[in-house]
Order: sequence, then structure tokens, then C-alpha cells
Amino acid sequence: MTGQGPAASPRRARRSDAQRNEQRLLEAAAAVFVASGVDAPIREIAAEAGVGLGTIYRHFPTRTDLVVAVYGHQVEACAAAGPRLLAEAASPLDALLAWVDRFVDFLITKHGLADALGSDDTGFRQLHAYFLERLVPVCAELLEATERAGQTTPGVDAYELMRGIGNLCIGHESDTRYDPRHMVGLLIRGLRGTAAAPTANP
Amino acid sequence: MTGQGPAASPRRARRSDAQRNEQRLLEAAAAVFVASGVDAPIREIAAEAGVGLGTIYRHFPTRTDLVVAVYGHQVEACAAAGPRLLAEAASPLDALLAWVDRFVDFLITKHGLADALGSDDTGFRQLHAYFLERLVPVCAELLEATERAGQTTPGVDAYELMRGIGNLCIGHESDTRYDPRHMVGLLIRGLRGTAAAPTANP
DNA sequence: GACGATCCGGAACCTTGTTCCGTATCGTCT
DNA sequence: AGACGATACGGAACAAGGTTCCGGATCGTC
Repeated sequence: MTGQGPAASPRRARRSDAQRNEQRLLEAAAAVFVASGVDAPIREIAAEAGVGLGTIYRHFPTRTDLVVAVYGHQVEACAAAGPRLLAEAASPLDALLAWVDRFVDFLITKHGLADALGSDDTGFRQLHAYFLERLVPVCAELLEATERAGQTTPGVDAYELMRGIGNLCIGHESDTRYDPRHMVGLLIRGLRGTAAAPTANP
Repeated sequence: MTGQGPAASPRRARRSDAQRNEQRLLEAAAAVFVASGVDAPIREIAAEAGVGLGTIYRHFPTRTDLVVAVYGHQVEACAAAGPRLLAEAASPLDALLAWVDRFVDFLITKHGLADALGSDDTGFRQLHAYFLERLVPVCAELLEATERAGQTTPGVDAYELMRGIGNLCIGHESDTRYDPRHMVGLLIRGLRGTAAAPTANP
């Protein structure tokens, strides 16, 4: 172990133009995602960044890499919010509700993200996987807490719940008659099911 | 009334080869839809039918036309089942449950159909519209009945419910961990909400 | 200043959708 | 039967987007 580099030992540091381009691509991607959605043509992002196609593919081999680079910290923040809410909220159910709200907000706020997660196109499969792998454990924790508190019917799988919520958020743009929040609200209400609130009940 | 043609008076009947080709296309499309999903390349269907690209576009200008031609009668049957169930089932809620079951079965049975309905690709927009226009009224009728019977919380929009159910069915293939029926079940349970069953309850 | 490692740009190729038109076929009329 | 106009056919051609690849420019170091 010579311990000379940040990691193993890339004999040379990254070239400065490479760093610059990565930065430009990140900014361009963020802008294009907002303008045209996360499924915008790669060429459009390359053009916005003033960079060739080869460059974008070298820095971000898959679309997922780009999306994660742009929105990754928000996903992480969402993941981190789970335990925090559980600690701070009045009850596990309140925590779950708040967390789901936050997740839904994130999805429907990012142009085309929900649709992308729902689609099974090549290049979105990995994105799908990333989201689920990152957030399902958090959701599971919240769910277990609500179950233990008797606020939720047991036996609901966190993975399925996350997929369900994500799916419900699909297509909210391009359809003003459909508000995902209504259906997510219904879904969550179904989660409470017959496990009536242990407290008040007229 | 001369009563010579089937309709108004296309001065000539359709050519026999045209009829033959339409038939072939229908059969080919059905086969390809099963094998490769409703989003299979047009060329694949043309090849399967042994016709040129121009021919398929002439007979079925949009993908929707083809899908409706293949699955239309099943959609109609589903639409027709609504009133019948309402008349036959023990309660409006039973009717609604049975009808939703039937709809979900239909969606997850047809390779890629749910995904297609969820996507907002050009050429699937119309399919989406067709399904909703045909089935939302039926769902609305069932929903009103359950509401009147006090088996369902009022204020839920049939259109949103149908979209929600459809969305929940997306991506069930290519993901063995996700069973749409579970989430649809939850959604429907949320529909019943706090409107406790007016009858028996252990 | 030179030289090798790195990185860049975009031409080129693939897949799929869609249009268009020269040509073949059909049905009818003589 | 033969001819002729209406129909229908086939597939070339064009567009859009994804992905690969490599000659050449640039960077960092010696």
C-alpha cells in the first residue's frame, strides 16, 4: 500500500479539460432536463454543453449516470429524510405520510422523471434500479414502524409500495385531469386499511 | 331505397386483395403483439403478414387502429360487463371489485399493453384516449352506485381512478417482485376508506 | 521543446417511424 | 377476351434518436 492517490493509484490525475467538460455537461443536462425532460435527446445535451457526442458518452456512459449525477443528491436527501422524519414526527404514520409526500413531490417536479422510471426502455432500467435500491430500505423502515404501531396493516411489501407510488405519478403532465396525489392518497389510505386508528374514532 | 351497398354508396366495393391483406394483418398483429408486445416494430408486423409497409399504414394509419382492431372487442366486453355486474352482483361494491379485477386481468395479460397506455409516446396517446373514453363512463357508473350504497367514500373521480389502476399495472412484466394486483387491492381498499361497511363486521 | 497519455469531436452506422410514388392488380365495361 | 381506370401494393427514401469508433487535438510531464 503506497497510498499515493485518492483511490488505488491512477498513475495520473484527470486532465483539466476533462473536469471542465464534466462540469459543463452537468449544468447542460440540468438545464435540458428541466426544459425537455429526462428523456431529452443526448444530442441536445451535448449541443447545450458545446461538446461532442463522444464526450458525453465517455463521461456518462448511460443516461442513468447523467440523471443520477444531476438528481442524485436529491435522492440521497430523500433517503436521509426517512429516519429523520421517523424521529421527529408525532407518529410513525405521520412520518410515512410526510415522506411519501416528499417522494411524490420530487417525482412530479422533475419533468418526465416518473415516466422514465415507469418505462422499461433500455437506459432507464438502471435508473429504475437505482431509485428502488436507494429508497426501498428507507420505505421499509417507515413501514415497519407504522406496522409495529398498529397504524398500518401488516404484509405490505415496501418494494411493491414504492413501485406503486412511482407508477401512480406517471403521466401527470400532459393530463391536467389526473393528479397523482389523489391516487397516492387513496393508496396510502388503503394501507391503513382496517387497522383503525388506535386513538380517536367517532 | 336501392339498398345495394352495405353503407351509403361507395361506387365500388373494396378490392378482394385489400380484404385479404387486412385479415392477414390482423392475424399477424395478434401474433406479434403476443410475442413482442403491442409496441413491436411496425416492420415486424408487416413482415409477419408478408405485406409492405405502405399496406399496413393504409389499412391501419396509427398503431391505435391496429391495437383496437385486435383487442377492441375485449374492451367492449369489459365495458359491457359493468352494467351486467351491477345488476347481478350481491352489492355495488362486489360489482366494482369484480369489474376492476377483470380490467386488471385484461391489462396484465396483454404483453406491454399497460406500459403502452402509460407511455405518452405519439401513437399511443390515441390508444390511451380510446381506453379511457370507453371505460371511464362504466367505471363512473359503478362508482356512483357504490357511493350511493355508502360502500365508498364520495368525491373520487372515475377518470383518475381508471388512470391510477392502469398506471399500477405498468411494468409487471420484467419485474417478478411487483404484482399490480396487490397495489390495486390497496387502492380499492383506500376507496372504501372510512366508509365502514354498513352491514356485517366481526 | 518534445513526447506519450488522455481526451475530444463528429462522422458513420443501426433501429424504428412515416411518407410517397411508380407499378401491379382488380373489377368492370365493351 | 381485351382494355381501361380505379385501387391497392411494395419498398425506397427520409427523419430522428442511440451508440460506436477512431483520427487528431490537447494536456501534463520530462
